[in-house]
Amino acid sequence: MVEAQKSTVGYCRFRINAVKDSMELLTGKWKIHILGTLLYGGKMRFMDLQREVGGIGAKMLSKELQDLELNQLVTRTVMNTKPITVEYELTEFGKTLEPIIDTIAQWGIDYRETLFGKFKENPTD
Amino acid sequence: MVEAQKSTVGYCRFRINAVKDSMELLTGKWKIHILGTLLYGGKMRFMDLQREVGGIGAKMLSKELQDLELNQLVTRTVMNTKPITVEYELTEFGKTLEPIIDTIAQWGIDYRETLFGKFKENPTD
DNA sequence: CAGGATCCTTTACGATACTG
DNA sequence: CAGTATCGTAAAGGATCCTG
Repeated sequence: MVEAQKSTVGYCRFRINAVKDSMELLTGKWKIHILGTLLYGGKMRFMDLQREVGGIGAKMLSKELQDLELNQLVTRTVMNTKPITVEYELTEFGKTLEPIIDTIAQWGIDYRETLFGKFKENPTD
Repeated sequence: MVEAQKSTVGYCRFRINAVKDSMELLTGKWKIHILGTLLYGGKMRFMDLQREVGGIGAKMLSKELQDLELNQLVTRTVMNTKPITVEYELTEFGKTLEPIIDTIAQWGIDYRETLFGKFKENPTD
């Protein structure tokens, strides 16, 4: 944010690189879905998460959650129940993603008709 | 936006599905990088795009651009030069993604130190 | 219930070479 | 320059079974 912002070219690269940095944590077919689900649905157990995200298998969900936990975006809490249940929740850091996810959701809402009209026949119900 | 928003549960699913819908167009390791590059860098030729995005191969770039063109997010214009050059540019529809990309870039900027400190050693230069 | 282990199929992605 | 063709690896994804 020093040299980089002085020229237009530098400014562009600066923001392009910022996108790159962000996406490093968010890359993967399911990351944003999972984070969005936890953002809008709140604390949730593994199976509920799997159902809400929709279409993801247990293996993938498990793997993606481990990634997200490593990156300190979600927490995993084993509950004292029988059989055991596990709760996943956004961390405070994870919640800083809210503007991103909100904007994505809003775009989906705003362009819902456009998207469906042009590109597909079977909208998400 | 009718039934879905009445209950909290419905509201959540509504936004979760909106995220899903948006991501359908944006999925893939490179889509958002490419769109961001075209947003911040403006109209650009194939090779420039490849260099600016950084790290992407010609095959992937070509394939992703075809996807984006199909989804009417970018236009492809063959120029009358020798040898031929091709310019890629965001469509008006593509430009509606600006809030999403801006938010992602801003998050990357805001949490740059956090990201580097915690998760990696070699920041994007 | 939460998920790991295994096996198998299908995409995604990458490197290199080649053409109009 | 802007790609496509070809080949090869890695990751995604599904199914089934298994365990604490």
